[in-house]
Amino acid sequence: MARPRGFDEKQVLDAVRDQFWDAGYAATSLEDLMRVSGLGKGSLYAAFGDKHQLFLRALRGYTHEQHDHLRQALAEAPRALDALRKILEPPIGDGPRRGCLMANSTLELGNADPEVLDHAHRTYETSTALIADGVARAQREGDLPADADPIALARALLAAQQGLLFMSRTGLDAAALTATARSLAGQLLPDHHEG
Amino acid sequence: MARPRGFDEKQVLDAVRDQFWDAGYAATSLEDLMRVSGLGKGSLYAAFGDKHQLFLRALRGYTHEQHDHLRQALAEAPRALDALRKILEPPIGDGPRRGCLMANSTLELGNADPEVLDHAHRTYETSTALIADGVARAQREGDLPADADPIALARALLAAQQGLLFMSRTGLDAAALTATARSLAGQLLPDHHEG
DNA sequence: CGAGTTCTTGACTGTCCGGTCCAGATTAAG
DNA sequence: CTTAATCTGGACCGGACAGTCAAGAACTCG
Repeated sequence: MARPRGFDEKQVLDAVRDQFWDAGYAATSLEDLMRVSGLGKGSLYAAFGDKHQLFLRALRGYTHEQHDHLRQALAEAPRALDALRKILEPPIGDGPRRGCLMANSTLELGNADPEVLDHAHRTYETSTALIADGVARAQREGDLPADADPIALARALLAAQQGLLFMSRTGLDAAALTATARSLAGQLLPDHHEG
Repeated sequence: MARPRGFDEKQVLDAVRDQFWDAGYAATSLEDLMRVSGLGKGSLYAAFGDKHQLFLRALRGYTHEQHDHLRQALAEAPRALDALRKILEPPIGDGPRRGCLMANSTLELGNADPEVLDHAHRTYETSTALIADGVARAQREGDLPADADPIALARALLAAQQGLLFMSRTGLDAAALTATARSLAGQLLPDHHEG
């Protein structure tokens, strides 16, 4: 009884997310969003609401995916410590260094946008909980000292990961980044053979 | 032979810096800058050039001050380790949590503004060198293991500091922030009594 | 006191942006 | 085929913004 949509919602959200990721929120115009999504203004507004709502949709999708990846890595790792080490792997991709969309957005908008700040807060609480579970498992598996506080260590790992991502954004060369990551991993996740 | 300036350049730059710090670059309008500086558009343009140049001036002043503080802390500390520990103190101020202006600016503009990115790169190279000096001194003073690479540890400390600042921006409560800072400091700057 | 130079103010401009809206296209149901 | 409902694209609008400019104010020097 009506014309069906001519686009795939997930594809559009992915394209939009990449645009926001590359350029930031303020520096992304509606024209940019139309270009990367292939949609007209009317369609975007009818389907997702205004720019801010569209951004939040893309951001929530991003953090959701990140958490899924983390959960999966922890579930698939033969030992939890392996998955924890991945968190501190040097963020050297092939593409441009655009950091973490959630971190970028928090720093750009956090002061003025309570929704983004709240989402950031919840996101990192969830991340902390996931990582803390991994830490606890690694402790049971004898790979981490049993006397450490899993949550404090999880937050330290998160902070270290964000710091690494940030250093990467500043253009630090790959070798230095790798050395830094190794240094952090070596001290936060020391080898600990069951004893 | 001419009318003297009716404003103090440093006061204006400080006010402008605070405005950019609170709201970010894009979210700061010329009207904001006029309000916080008390100057008219013409005066701002005549004295500092356009918005971008003014921003760079404020940013350079900020990083310069940061480095001065770091140098001073290292010079005044009876033991270098004391100054290094300060780097990882939980960033809980009395005012709003606005993080580090340099980090905020890098994440907001780094992708599109080579000048900012370059400045960030140089800034963190300088910070790394200053901290590495402190690490080397702490090693000589017997407060840190002598076999560690000062530069790698310096970068790890910087990354941890930035990570902490970021966690603070997300609204993490003071207790958790303090615990995280303690956890990071405890593992990156372990007690090491001369042996 | 007068003249010349710099500073200051705010009105003005052209551009761009987010958001609205409507007219036409496209589809399914009757 | 008609009809109704939805989708689509782009023209349009009001506002905000960065940047310009010119006229007047303020000060110093002679």
